[in-house]
Amino acid sequence: MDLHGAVAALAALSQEHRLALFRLLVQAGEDGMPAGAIAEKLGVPNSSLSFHLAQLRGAGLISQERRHRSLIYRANYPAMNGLIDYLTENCCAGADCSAAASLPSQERRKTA
Amino acid sequence: MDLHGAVAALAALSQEHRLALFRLLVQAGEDGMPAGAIAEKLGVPNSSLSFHLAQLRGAGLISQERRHRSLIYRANYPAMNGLIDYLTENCCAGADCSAAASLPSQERRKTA
DNA sequence: ATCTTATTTCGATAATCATCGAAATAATGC
DNA sequence: GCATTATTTCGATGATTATCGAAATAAGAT
Repeated sequence: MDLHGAVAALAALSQEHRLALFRLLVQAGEDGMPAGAIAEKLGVPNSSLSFHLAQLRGAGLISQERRHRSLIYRANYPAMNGLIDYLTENCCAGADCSAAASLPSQERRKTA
Repeated sequence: MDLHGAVAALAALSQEHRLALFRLLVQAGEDGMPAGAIAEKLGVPNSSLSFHLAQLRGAGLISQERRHRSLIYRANYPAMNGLIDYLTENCCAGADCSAAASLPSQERRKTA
């Protein structure tokens, strides 16, 4: 994942409803959830939810599959993994943040 | 970190200049960087940079300290750690993150 | 005190975002 | 074909965000 991909993923998640939505799909696991069930669970109108689903999908964080009349949404785990990896590697000096912060400047990035 | 804190941190980082800025401060390490040097490095006017610094600071991701005439900014590693922990624990419970998600917070990073 | 340097705050503007009802689309059943 | 159900797209609206020059503030030097 590059900087632009990370920004896209962060932007998609940086909204209360969408972060809650992604968490919900993570909990739902491989089964995923149909849009209607998500809207009901989050207490958001269908049209609003559809907007948020599109945002997350645009960032590649969730996937969509039709199942009969419903559209099933699932969390895209590798995408979230990629984001966490990006943050860990680029924004945490490649190691535990707390430990890294207490090391002298020259040593920090080597100690992966 | 709770949902609101995570949203605040994600929102602060979900902007190209700010993510680049945070990365820059991570690279700078404990020394930090004065505002002017950051603005020059990122190619952003001082007033714009000041806006972004305030956003990151509001989310608790960076700290500020006066040094003579300059204001030195530093990455707040524990804050980023908290965000990564939140994402790992709440948004990575599936197959790819199963090992990490099932461990207590303090044990997780050592076992990489 | 005055001048210079570093940075922030102000104010205005353009752009993007979130919300939600109403209308449109897609899939299925009768 | 017509009705029903699930979901999305459209369109309008209010809210937030990003940008940047100009003016204001803060610290230090002479």
